[in-house]
Amino acid sequence: MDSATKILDIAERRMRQTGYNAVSYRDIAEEMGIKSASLHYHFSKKEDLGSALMRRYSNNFADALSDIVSDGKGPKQNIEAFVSIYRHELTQRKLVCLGAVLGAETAGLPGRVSEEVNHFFARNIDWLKAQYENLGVDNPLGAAKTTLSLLTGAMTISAANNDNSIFDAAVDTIQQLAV
Amino acid sequence: MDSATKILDIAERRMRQTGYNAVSYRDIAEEMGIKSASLHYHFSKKEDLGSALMRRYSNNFADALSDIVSDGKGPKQNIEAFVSIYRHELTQRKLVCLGAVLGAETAGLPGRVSEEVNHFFARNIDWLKAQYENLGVDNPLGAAKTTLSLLTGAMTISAANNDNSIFDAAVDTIQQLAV
DNA sequence: ATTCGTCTACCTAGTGGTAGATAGGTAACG
DNA sequence: CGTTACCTATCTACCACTAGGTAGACGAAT
Repeated sequence: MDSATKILDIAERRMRQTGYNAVSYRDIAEEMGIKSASLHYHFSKKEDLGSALMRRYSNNFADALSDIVSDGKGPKQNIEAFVSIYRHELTQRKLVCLGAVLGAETAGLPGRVSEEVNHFFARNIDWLKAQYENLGVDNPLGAAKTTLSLLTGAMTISAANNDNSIFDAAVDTIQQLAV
Repeated sequence: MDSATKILDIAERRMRQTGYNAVSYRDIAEEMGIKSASLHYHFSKKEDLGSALMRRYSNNFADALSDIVSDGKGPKQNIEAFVSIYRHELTQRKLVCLGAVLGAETAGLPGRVSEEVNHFFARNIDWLKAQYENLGVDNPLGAAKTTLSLLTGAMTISAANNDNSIFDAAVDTIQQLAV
């Protein structure tokens, strides 16, 4: 695997656990087995690393959502598949969504990083809105915003308190939104 | 006002904007007009400051919730008052809940700080559960977890995207939980 | 006289970031 | 083929700066 990808993988895992500012070039370099100076060859500033990371995350997510739609199983199943992505990350990998973590730090992030976070949320809401429209619910945009808020908050609290029942409760409510 | 309180006030506002690790003793001292070394007289370690801050926040919150119950207006109004606290902070002060911000960074926080965050969430869920029990809903604990998740996530996304409509959508859903 | 709150002055350990050397690989040129 | 030139990815060594934290002096208030 190429170095840039390895760097992003390590940075992603660490930032999803501790946030942007708690992760240093030296931490990442040490885990890779290279020197921190070498990281600057791939990402010359930390802001470059942060925005590349958030953009990759956002794009990967968008690809996964496209795949879900391609499966052609209908909006209700699409939303369930969306939820399953988050559930898998939380329960299997014990990782919170990168958007949720960086979103909480927004005002302390370099500009290009917070822009990517913003974009990530907007894309997710758009996709969810389309699903709720296809479902024919009363207020598709509201349902989309509610769904993303629920997942974002539930992941944060579940991870902080090491208690997945909070995530489960959130999922129950999401299922009731799709009547 | 005494210095310890001033320090906590400044630290609270800054940490609610940027998270724990982005706030330094020097930042706080500069805003107070004293030297950073003097801060150590009041909070000898940053972990002490962090845990004292989260504890104060948690206690203030608990007091506010007691006051709400004392007003004796019934569970539905109590939950609305709970939501109003968050709404006021977000729309008037443009600040996210301290628990939400620190919760996202948990794994990168000193132990005593993350314990306080954990406790904060637990207390809120307890209080909400009691309200939903009094309301006679099907699953009071689930409704409590859902409500806190919604508010936590909605504040995070609203602040990150500077769009309070996400918070509003979350509040609509909370009102539907109390049937 | 003592306590309180702040100061000066300093420390150690890190931070992101830079400059320049070095190794290996690739590819074009004569 | 051998040489020259370039490119990639890393290294060593360093920089200026910031982090949290400490020791001890000092003036003001009790």
